[in-house]
Amino acid sequence: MINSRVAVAIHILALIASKPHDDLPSDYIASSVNTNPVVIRRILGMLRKAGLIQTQVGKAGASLSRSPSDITLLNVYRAVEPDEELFAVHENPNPHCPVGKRINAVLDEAFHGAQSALEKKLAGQNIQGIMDHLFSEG
Amino acid sequence: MINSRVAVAIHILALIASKPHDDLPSDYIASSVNTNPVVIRRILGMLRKAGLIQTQVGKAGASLSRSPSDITLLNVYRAVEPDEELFAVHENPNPHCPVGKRINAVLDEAFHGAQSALEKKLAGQNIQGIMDHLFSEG
DNA sequence: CCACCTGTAACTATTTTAATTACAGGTTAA
DNA sequence: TTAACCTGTAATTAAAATAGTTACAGGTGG
Repeated sequence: MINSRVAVAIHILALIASKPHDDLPSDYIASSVNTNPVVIRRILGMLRKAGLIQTQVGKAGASLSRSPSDITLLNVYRAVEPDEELFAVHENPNPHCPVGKRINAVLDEAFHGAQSALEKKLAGQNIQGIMDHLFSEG
Repeated sequence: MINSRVAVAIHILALIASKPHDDLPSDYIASSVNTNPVVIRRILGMLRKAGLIQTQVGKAGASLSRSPSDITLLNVYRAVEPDEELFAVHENPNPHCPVGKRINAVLDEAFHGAQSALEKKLAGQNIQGIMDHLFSEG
């Protein structure tokens, strides 16, 4: 299962986008997410390093670096997920076995298409879309 | 990252399919995968419970329950991956926060499409296709 | 100056994964 | 019928990932 950092990061960005004129301290965000403020600050740090938000040392409040509709879920996913590859592959299969010799290349190709499909779907959604769903009646 | 059981399971099934007339002991498979025989037997057990293969206690050799072209990578994935949900979601976000209150429902929906796209791609590939790639020249 | 905040290191607990040892008991052939 | 070989599975270990927590140096601003 993919870690919950992606979910938390989307939650954080939706919060920031929904209160663009408030300076939300990490404690406030943490109480909405229901976790520890340090967990929030860590994820804020990853989002900052990915260029999605801006923060100021010593001062509450993060702001989005670009419009909510220009921050895709793939951007968020990549910001908080260090692995490039979604599927792990076993290391050093037996090079003297006809299957072992080539399995990794074949698996890489097989998994690549699936991963791309996933990422394409994530790229097709953005924080504005999340906001629209959050605040639509129903 | 998704665990390597999926990769190993595909490797195992490709081996079995490529030697349909041999009874491969778990030691042999393990030496191709480069791991411990018990790891192989555990995964064989999951594949058996999923109905993809048949084995016999005390006797080497697993056989596919159906044609390699009828065993999809999604079948394999589901056999060795207990989690239904691909993306973890943080538990108990604050119900008193307008964002926290609805974020999980919105995230579930957002992630669902991505997961479905991934699974569709896995469902579109099968063990025969893996074999074709393994044994094509190039 | 003081209350408040961030960034980050460090530590802990929990969970997952994989490797490994061990063994009960089935299978087969000499 | 025995010996070699095998499976299924429990139990243990080790390593890695994840998340929660404490602590604190140092920035910010009234």
